[in-house]
Amino acid sequence: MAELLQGWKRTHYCAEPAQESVGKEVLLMGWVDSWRNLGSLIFIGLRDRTGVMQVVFDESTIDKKVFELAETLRSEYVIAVKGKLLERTPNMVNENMKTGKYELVATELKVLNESQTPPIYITDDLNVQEQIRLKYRYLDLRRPCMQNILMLRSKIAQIARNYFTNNGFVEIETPMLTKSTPEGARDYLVPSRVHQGTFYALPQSPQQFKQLLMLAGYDRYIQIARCFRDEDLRADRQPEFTQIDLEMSFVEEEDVMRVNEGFIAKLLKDTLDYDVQLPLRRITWQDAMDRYGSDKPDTRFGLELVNISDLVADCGFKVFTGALEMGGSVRLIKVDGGASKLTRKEIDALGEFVKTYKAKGLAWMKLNPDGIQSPIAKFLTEEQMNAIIARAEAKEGDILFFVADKNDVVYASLGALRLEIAKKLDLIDKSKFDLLWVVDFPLLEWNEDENRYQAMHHPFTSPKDEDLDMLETEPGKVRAKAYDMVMNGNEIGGGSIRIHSSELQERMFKALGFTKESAWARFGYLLEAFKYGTPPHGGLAYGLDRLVMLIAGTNNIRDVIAFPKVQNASCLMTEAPSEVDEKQLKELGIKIDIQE
RNA sequence: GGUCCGGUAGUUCAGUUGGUUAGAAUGCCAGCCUGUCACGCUGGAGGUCAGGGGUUCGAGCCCCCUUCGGAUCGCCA
Repeated sequence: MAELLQGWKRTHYCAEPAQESVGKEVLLMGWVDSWRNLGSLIFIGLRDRTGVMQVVFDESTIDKKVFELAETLRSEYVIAVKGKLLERTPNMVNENMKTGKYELVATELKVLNESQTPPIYITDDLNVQEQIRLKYRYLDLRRPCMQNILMLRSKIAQIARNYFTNNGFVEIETPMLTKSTPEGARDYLVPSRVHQGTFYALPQSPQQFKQLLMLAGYDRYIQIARCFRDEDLRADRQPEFTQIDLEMSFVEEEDVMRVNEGFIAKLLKDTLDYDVQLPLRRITWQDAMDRYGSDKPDTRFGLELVNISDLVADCGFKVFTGALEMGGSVRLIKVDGGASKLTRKEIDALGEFVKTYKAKGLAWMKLNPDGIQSPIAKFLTEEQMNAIIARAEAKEGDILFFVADKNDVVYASLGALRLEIAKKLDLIDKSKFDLLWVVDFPLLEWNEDENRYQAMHHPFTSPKDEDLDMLETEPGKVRAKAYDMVMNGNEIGGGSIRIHSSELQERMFKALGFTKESAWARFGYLLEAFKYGTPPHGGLAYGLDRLVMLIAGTNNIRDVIAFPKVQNASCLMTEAPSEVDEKQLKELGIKIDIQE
């Protein structure tokens, strides 16, 4: 039965006692990690978040009742043990344990609580379906590796707070219950009881509030902010996630980037003792797309895209010329020595792989010692082939992969293919942290479905000064004062300089197809506010979860969140979301009408 | 919304061409054991083969539907 503490005080964490405690009385509390009953000698591994200490109950020296109680101990019982810390004799030392030189010889024991046999083992080398781990998340979180990740996450948040507040940033909380935003992701809605039929939205980000804080004169703001987006999940995407969100006044792009380079360097130094070379490299969005087929390129390896559109404009291959006729392009990537490394079967599999990204196929060309082997060779003149090989800087033994299509398909499929091949051929140096800025994003992108431009970043992003004139005439060519920080092919943070003039903001809304009335209906408070002296400002937000993932070295976002959701956005432990009482619905004026 | 993968003791898995009473390891329970640390030895309990339907003399295995979980495309200003 559960015993009470009755004045017992813990003197140390389990893995804390060391040389200076030898011979002294120590009182530890924790969970029974392991138990080995040898008859008249019982060993207990006692665990807390610091580690495990071996506790010994020796029948020959201990009170009989204490020993009998020790015999009842089982996995995950919560106990308090009083005893004397001893240094083990050399032949008894366990080299595999942090505390393997010591053990606690127990004199007294309290069973603070018993435990049912746990459904999963509390151990790092666990091989259990994630679905079971998530159902019993509180047990899963007892595992040392999970505890280390959550403690790392805490440390990262701490470093962020310290760094930014030391640089003059003020931490301010913004509302969780706020206004639905029309652009962007689907909102999570919260019904209002007081105003039946109306809804709050949970914030997709504190974007508008932090801009208003600049207007309010706080000059530098930071918040570790929870954000919500009701979109489908991925391995690196949860509906509820955390941003390190910041904003600065009286700044330009350079100022924001400089402060944030300092942060990321400090973060990697303090967590992994990794030295980041500053300033970070920069690449324009257009270059990133042309060279890597991605706006978040992993530049730890080559396999860059090469545009050969001009070389094949007159060739006899309809797939190539057809792509060019619809305004697309033909591009390739070259795999050094790939002709022998990749089998025909693997090449076919890569062909299937690119179809995921809407590519119609994957043409290839092997530069074998006995000549060129390629299904498309018959469509190309020798001159054209030589020009392609020269452009690609290919040599004997290499293989070239071609995709011809609309540009976005070419970028997406070759960008993904490059990562796939790098993974397959193990070309990525995992000891490196590859950091860079992607800058000069397009301000707008064309939305096929809605037949209008939409903001690539968000509608408050400022156009580049030199592109302002094109906002009405050639909106698709306008670049933004936007920047993303990319680490190892992951967007870890993104931001921009914002529009601070209400005239420009109105031009922007017009470019996005809002009427003056619809813009005011949705953002009226913001447009109104901008009339009262808005300083030039800009900022950035990091995805904390992804940062922790990368620093912890996991590729599953659920591993860095204490209580995550699964793919259908439900929680296996609490079984949320769930139905609510009729009474609750009535109070809110809500009727359920589920469409089949 | 689409595509692909998976669900068999508490857990991880095996299960032959569709054929008797569904196995192993580990965990759990009991007994023995004074130096274990993956303790050891002996014995025991433990199964809605995810659920439903179909084919068949016979289904864990074949077919269909449902459900749960994962990866991914769309989506994610």
